[in-house]
Amino acid sequence: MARKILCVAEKPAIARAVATHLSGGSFQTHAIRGNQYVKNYEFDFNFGGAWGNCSVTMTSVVGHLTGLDFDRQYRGWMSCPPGMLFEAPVQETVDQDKLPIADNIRNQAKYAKALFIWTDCDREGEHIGSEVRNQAKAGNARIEVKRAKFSNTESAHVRRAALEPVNLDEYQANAVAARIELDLRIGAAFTRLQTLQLQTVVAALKEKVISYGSCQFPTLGFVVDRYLRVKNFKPETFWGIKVILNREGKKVNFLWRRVHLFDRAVVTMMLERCLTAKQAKVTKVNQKPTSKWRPLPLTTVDLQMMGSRFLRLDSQTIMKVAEGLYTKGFISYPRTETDQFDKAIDLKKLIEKQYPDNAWGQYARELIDGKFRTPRSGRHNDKAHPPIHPVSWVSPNQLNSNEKKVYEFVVRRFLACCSEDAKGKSTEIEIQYGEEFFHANGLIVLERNYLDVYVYDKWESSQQLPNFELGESFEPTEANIFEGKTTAPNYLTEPELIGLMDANGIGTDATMAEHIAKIKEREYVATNQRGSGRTSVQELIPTRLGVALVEGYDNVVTGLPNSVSLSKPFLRKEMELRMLEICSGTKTRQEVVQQSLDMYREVFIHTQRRINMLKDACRKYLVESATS
DNA sequence: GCAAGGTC
Repeated sequence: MARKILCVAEKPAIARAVATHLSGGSFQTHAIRGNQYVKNYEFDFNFGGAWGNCSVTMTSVVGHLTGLDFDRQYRGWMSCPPGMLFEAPVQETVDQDKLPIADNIRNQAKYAKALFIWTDCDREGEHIGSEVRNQAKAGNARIEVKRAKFSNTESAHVRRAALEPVNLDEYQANAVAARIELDLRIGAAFTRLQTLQLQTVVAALKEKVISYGSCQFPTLGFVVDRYLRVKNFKPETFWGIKVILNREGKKVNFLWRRVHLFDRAVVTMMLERCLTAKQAKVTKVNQKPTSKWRPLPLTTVDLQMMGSRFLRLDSQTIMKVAEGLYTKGFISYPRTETDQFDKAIDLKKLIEKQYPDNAWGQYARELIDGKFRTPRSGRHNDKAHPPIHPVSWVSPNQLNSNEKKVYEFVVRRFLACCSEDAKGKSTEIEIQYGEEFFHANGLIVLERNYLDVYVYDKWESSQQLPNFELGESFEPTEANIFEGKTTAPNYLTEPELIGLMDANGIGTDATMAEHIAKIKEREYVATNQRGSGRTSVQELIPTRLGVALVEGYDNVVTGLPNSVSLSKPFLRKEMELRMLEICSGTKTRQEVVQQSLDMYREVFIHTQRRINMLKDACRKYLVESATS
């Protein structure tokens, strides 16, 4: 009898895709008892080498199988002082709703010679792989464990992954295990401490859960930080000089090199010197070709930021829609940090698939007929997934309106990546007038190239400048002082917040939108619509509670050496660096857990000792609110 | 009643 190999993917959609490719399309599908999504697919496949022809059962989990929690006696909020949660025993158990899936793996493993793990090729995937392995080993202690390494579900790529399995990366799995333990202990300890302490302070907080999380709090911190900058903003008046020349029927505006100054008397004096000089002299005539670069290949963070801005969908909606487009096989995996295309990927074939489209099919054809350019490469590569791109064409009438928007964006972005930069000619004229320098700039767009398909970028020709000779002198038509006021920054928008989270390593591409939703749910922040119509944006404003928490924690650590406020992203960043050390083998999981716990425990002790600062902040913002 | 991370 042929040997049996059990294959387990991270999600049902991948199990099905891999089964389709390995079997050539003919396989048997079996439902499993207790879960409507997971299926077992059976077929034969020749793995080559020592394995040869095997009968395969391909199945999946649905994300993580297990969860970590405290031992039962520590789960009640009054069962122990919150600080004990830094040491309380924890246990990993299969989630209640995942029991049938775990059963399925144990049962299937009994008859299998080997287990091939087909989880996503990222850190979490490696940990999910270890969870799968544990179940398989529990069903069959002698089962051999291999891992298929693949980063997309293109047929040839999948088949090669099956023929060249590697081993599970224990380091990466351990890094995730450390992350899970730290998030649980730290999150639960601080959440219980602050909830129990603050609930009694003001009536508004009674019954409320005031959660702390290593990602939620820095996210809140960014919102409050911007809010305070807006609130504390004091407008200042400034003055500048503008010079105008009418020539060849055109009005040229020269801008001051110094832009503006905050002292009116000084500006007046400088203008007088200009006027005294009478003649301005052309000191630079610069004409040079310029270009506007086509965009980089699309990452998740970019999709969320651009999407919020141009498609008017919030980041959670965009991800949900993109997820659906991926599951239906229209676009590639939407969670990726990679902004460079692998050389092996056949971009032209993907472009050809867009020929049937009414809006951009013609553009796709022109690319293939000679305008194709190899995409630029960004600096990120998660080594797991390619940039987001369309994998097949879908007729717009098969999509709902949100799907249409997101799909169109992904396609246009992809075609733009494979296009030539936009080309233009820029002109810069510099003049010296008295002792001051001024300049005027002109732009002529010569070739739009990628701009024709990427309608989200704007690059327009400006008014053409008249001719100037280097060294020539002229008397300006007008020169005078203008006055202005500095304006306050705006409240944070969602795309800006995602950008900050990304830059500071807060959350993953898959969870950033959830953290934002969480701090809204906790009523730490609220949204407000700024402007109306097409130009409106959602802005994030902290509630009184949100401001109180950040101010309270900032006060807790002021004056203490080496302690960083929980509202800042630094602690989380450090945790991330330590996870990387586990991945590279320079630190063990235990070392990292202990070190990180020590760091957070220190902040915890300060917080307990100075809990009044937190309480005072809540009183200050929340009691006043009752009367105002 | 707590976290963040997978996925449905």
